[in-house]
Amino acid sequence: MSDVSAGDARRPARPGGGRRVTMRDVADAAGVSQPLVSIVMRDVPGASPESRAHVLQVAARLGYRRDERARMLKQGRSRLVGIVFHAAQPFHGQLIDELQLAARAAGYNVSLAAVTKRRGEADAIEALLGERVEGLVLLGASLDEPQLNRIADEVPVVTVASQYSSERFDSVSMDDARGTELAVQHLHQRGHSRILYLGAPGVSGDEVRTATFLEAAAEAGIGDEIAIVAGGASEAAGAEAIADALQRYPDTTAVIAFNDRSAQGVVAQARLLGKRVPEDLAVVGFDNSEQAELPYLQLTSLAQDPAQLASAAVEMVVGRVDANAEGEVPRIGEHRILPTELVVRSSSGGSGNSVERSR
Amino acid sequence: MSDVSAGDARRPARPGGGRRVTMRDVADAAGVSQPLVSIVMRDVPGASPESRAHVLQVAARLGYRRDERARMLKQGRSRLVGIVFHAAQPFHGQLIDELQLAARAAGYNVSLAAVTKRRGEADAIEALLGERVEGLVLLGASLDEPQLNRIADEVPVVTVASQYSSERFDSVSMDDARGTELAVQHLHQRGHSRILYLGAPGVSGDEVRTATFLEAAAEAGIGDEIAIVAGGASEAAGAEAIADALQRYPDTTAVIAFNDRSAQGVVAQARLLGKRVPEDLAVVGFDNSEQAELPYLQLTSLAQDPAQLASAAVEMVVGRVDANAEGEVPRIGEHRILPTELVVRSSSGGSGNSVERSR
DNA sequence: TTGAAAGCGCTAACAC
DNA sequence: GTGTTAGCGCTTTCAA
Repeated sequence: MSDVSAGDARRPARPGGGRRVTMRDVADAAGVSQPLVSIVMRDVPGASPESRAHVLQVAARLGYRRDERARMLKQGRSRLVGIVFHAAQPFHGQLIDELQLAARAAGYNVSLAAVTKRRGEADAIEALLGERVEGLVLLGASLDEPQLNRIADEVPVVTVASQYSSERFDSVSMDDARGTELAVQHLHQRGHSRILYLGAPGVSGDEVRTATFLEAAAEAGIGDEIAIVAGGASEAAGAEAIADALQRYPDTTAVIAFNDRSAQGVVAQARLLGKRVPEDLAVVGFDNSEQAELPYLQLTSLAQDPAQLASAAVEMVVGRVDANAEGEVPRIGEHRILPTELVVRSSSGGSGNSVERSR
Repeated sequence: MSDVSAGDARRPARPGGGRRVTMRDVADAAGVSQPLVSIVMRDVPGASPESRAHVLQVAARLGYRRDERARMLKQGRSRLVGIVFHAAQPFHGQLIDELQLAARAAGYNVSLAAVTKRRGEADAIEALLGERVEGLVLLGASLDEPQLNRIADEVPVVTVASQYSSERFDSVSMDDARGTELAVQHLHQRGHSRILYLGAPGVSGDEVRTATFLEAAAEAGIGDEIAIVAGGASEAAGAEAIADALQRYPDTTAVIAFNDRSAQGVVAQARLLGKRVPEDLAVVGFDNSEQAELPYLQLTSLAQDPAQLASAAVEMVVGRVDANAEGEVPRIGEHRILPTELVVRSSSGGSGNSVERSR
């Protein structure tokens, strides 16, 4: 079919759709050349004030909006950082907020891809690569190192809050070892010796925390009073695990949970079983997320500052992107570990808020 | 084999960056024309098995990946549905999962934009429009109707879980009125008359629920025993509000909370104050989110099926997109209300799980 | 200050 | 079956 008179549409009326307005349309309507419209729209010097005003007015009247895809295509680069996050993790929401800010400050935009129950990490990454992101920030990555290495061949990668030691990509995470140490010391100082570590086997960070837990306990001289149980990284997992653990280790007086979510499960379940927190059971979590501050939780937690994680991640990934752009030799993987603080709240017996620093 | 650039052929010659491989590169390396590569990569008929195999092999060796932006540009459409979500709302995570699935089934991809503390809805929408999404699904939208109307002039819009009655865009939401009615009836049947509605002023859905709450209570003959307090849509807001409300209305025996998050705050705070749930205080929430199922909550809740919301939303937005594509006359806004179920769990005294249907 | 021409990476129409 | 040509909407030379 040859739609003959389609080109005659001087003013494309688009009641909710139809053909979009292009620079060509604006140029024609304003009686100037199309590149001049480009100059005006990009707000760069090269157009007289009169033209500028006129073009802007016409553009507004026509409802013109720049096509980012075309712009990226022509520019040869996207200035886009891809972010892979887990839709079910509220903490990732905080990270996204910070990452967007940091990226914008570095002159980049972000493109998001969510990992959900039915959409894996590899899939999300593929989608972003197809959009030609120039770098990738992976939140809570769980792919193995060889897989990530392969991706890092295409585009700079930095993982956040996961532990890797690859030479081909970077990572930022909190100081899990020091954090665990702080937690144990804190509880020990408050008289606890029957401490339980409620881990999340298979989740990144758990191995280090488990190992350090054992060391720190041994160092405190309570190595044979502690226990380790397998839980998970969710409220439900924490609740289930603690219910079980309190039967196996009924004289437990303190719990270090894998994250704030599982800690919340621990607190709720413990209370349901008639235990008071912290009098009967002291609880410490990881992340110092927003929920740690909930009035009925007041959870002592190891702070993982989202702003710091985000700015480090952006700095590293953008650094690699820029280095590539200038043809520099690829550096080796950098695995940055950020200092942790123990934020003491009432769930471990603290009164009000005090903060102890790690290093 | 006869590659000009040195280095090992197995790994792509772009150590984490550099110029990307294009179809031109593949074509040259394979000794065929570039459009033929396109035919092969799109997996459409028109190439001999031999060429196909050869091209695929060369593409793999070079690490070729199709540029989606260029493809969209050329095709004149993006087949992209934009999704605006709130990074801090776990329920949106569930919706994203379902939306991605539904969109893919309809032949569309999704592009995400997060609303965060520091990035408003309007901003997120702008970003998606710049990417040339063909339709917009807004989760928990809070812009006013005129603003949304303006956006709906550019692209079909459907809001999810917000109440609007515009003629220019669509919406899907649960049956708030019927849900509230069910909640009141449920509690009344169980002997409660001093029922509290803990609302979230300003959040969409609250008005209808408040009004229906009054009506349903009046109808049940308990109109002067109930109370309404202002809370919010978060755990903290629920906890704060209930602590306050229990002082002002100490003989309250049941609470209907604005959503599961605030209900969780209510339960936790009530327990902290020595109340048992449901014996001393029955609690009902809205959303039937994943947290409603937590073992220590077992929250009775009004189900808002994410899969149903998502498929309705996608159907509506894609319907408009297709209608536009075929130059049909714009229909008037459709505001679909999905049936609600009350899922009874132990927080309201239910034993196990039973389900009562609405309508 | 403005316009003409070229081309980013891809798909679509048509010729061979 | 394969190559040639054209052009999506934009930015970027380079001339005028």
